[in-house]
Amino acid sequence: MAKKKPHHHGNLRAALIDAGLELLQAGGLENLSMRKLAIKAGVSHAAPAHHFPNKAALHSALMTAGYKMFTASMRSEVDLAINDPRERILAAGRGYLTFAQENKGLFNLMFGGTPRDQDDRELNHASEEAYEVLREICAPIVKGEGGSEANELMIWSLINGLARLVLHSKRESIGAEKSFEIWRLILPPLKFET
Amino acid sequence: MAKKKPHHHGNLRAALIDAGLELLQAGGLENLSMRKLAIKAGVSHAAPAHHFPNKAALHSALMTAGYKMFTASMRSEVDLAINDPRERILAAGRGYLTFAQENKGLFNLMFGGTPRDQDDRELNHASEEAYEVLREICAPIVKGEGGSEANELMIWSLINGLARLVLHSKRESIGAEKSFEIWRLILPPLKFET
DNA sequence: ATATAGAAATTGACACTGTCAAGTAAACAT
DNA sequence: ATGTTTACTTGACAGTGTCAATTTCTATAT
Repeated sequence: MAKKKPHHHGNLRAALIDAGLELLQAGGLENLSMRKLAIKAGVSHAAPAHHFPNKAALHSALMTAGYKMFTASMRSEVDLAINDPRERILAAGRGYLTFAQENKGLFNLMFGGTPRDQDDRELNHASEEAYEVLREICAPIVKGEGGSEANELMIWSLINGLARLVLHSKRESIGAEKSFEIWRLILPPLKFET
Repeated sequence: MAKKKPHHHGNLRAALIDAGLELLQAGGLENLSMRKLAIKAGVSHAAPAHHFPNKAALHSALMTAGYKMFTASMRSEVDLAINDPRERILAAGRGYLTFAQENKGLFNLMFGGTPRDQDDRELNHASEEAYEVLREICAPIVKGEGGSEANELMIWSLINGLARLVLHSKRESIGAEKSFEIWRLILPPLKFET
């Protein structure tokens, strides 16, 4: 039942997504076009339309791929951290910043205001898994007036805002290490449950 | 020496910027095009090119206009607030969120990762004025390891991240009042100089 | 194996985009 | 008034997303 060799490619859809990621990496959102995608994959200009009914669907697929990388980046840092609540939060932030800096174009697609298909199940699932990491690292924080959700929103806003700031920063002068240091400095004191 | 009546319009450049703001408001970045701009202003399709050498320059001009509105929005809220350091920070955040929610498209242009001309003096000045508001409201916060800059980056990241989150939120369900409440909840405790 | 139905990809077209080159009309300086 | 500079128009070009019609391949049924 599994698809074998559709036509030209072994698996065109996957190849198109890879090509899309490369285009984003090379020149940001502006550089991403259906037709370049097709050329890069060695197919005709209208071939992608069969796998992605429109450009928004392509965006959705790329965001989905992005969220998976994003989640993996945070998890790998968290797993490396010592078993201290604050250190785990700092580590997740490092993963966050690393992903943003190594995948600028993709990050901008994911969080830059590109309208998002709220009905894409794969995308919703992938982004939910990213949020799950956030939930885990925030779990030990003492709940205040806003409950655990306020803690999560606080951490999320902080790290997302910082990542934006770092990418946005003039002359791209802020390197990875420098950004980690800023992150450590701006993460406010937190109270953890014993 | 002042320009009088260039050709058709009294002041086409201003009219084009207004038209651009309307297009952004109506349909976001995707809806913004040089040619629609021209049509809206009642001139030929290549007329805008004389005022904005390319689309990036138009973006720059719109961002500049955006920063002015943005600064005004924060200032008006801060001026309304009672003379308490924390209240002033909360007020600035309300101004920030209000601007973001009332000018979604423009906000995305300003902070969504659109490449920015670092040499546009007007733009740099306008954004510097916005940052000045931030500096003022953060001044009373006790300086920690990172000095006043860390405080500013912290507040900036928090409010920018929250604004992103609010705009990004599914189904646009978060209203202004609700977002203010979240802002109040996630702003961490701060120590102020006496 | 052969025929046939369905999926996958191609070709060609369309309207729309940003940008450029050349021409025209208005405003200004002299 | 005359010439120059600025503001705008016209026309063209390549590139874009998308659609309809067609061809080519694959899988299944007979």
